[in-house]
Amino acid sequence: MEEVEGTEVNWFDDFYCSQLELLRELQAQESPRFMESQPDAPHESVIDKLISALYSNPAIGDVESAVSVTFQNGDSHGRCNSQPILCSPDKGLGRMDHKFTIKIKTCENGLADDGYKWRKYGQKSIKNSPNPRSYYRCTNPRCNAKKQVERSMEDPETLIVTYEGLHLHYTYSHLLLSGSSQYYYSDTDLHVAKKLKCQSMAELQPAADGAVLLGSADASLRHGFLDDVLRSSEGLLEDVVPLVVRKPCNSTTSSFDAFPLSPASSPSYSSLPLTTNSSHLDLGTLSSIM
DNA sequence: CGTCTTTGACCCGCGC
DNA sequence: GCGCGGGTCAAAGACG
Repeated sequence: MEEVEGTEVNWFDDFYCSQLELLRELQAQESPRFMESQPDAPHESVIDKLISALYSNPAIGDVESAVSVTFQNGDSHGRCNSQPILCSPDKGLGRMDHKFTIKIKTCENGLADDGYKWRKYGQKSIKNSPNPRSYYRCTNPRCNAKKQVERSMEDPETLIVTYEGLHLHYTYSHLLLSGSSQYYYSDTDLHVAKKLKCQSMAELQPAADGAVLLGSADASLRHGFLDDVLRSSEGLLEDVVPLVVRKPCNSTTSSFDAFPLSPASSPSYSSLPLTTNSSHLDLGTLSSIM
């Protein structure tokens, strides 16, 4: 398997920031005052259009480039936990049988999480390796996603995670934070979400570096329609690219699973950088839906 | 009591 | 055909 070298990339930071800024503008536009002044506005809201656009973006090419990137240890925001340092798709992501491997550098607590809930179904000692390989399957019964986790022989702090198959649902963090009823979840999804929801509010805290967890954003975000759209923005990309690949988590704000020791102990929640200095807006997305 | 992990057994592909 | 190694199954126990 060939290691892919690359430079530090904040591709997903840029994506989130641009979408957030765009959504703030739309929130202002969708205020009651705006609606009063625009009585002839089309029935389908701008937000609805944006949701559709977000679900169609990014393209598969963006996903492939996202998982083909080598993240360095620690980025410009000082994040250090669960840094993916290598990604090498075994096959193209456009194929349904895709499989790719990442190496995750764990920090002091040796914790990591990718936003999905996994059930361990096996463990094997591997020849010429002192570390056993653990086999996990997504807990969603409709989902055939699997992953294998083993510690690197060279560096015990590095986890080698091989993902196989696509998730056919949202992450549980997405589920927890979504009050929308427009999506269909399995009974298992709902059960897990219900079970975990109690933990979410207690665990979500502001980040030290200015990044803010979605659930602890201001009340207007938490309870407004914008919130739903923000969550929806994770969309299909989140199903394809593990959270740690897309966005290395901040060690001070997220809770992580202690896998392989305890992979399903507690879910983590996506942190969303609510910075306003995004260098660009995805005007292409906006223009294409307006 | 339901869910999850552990772990030995089993299955299957591959090389000899 | 046989042995080996990797992947999966499923029963039993742990845990909350």
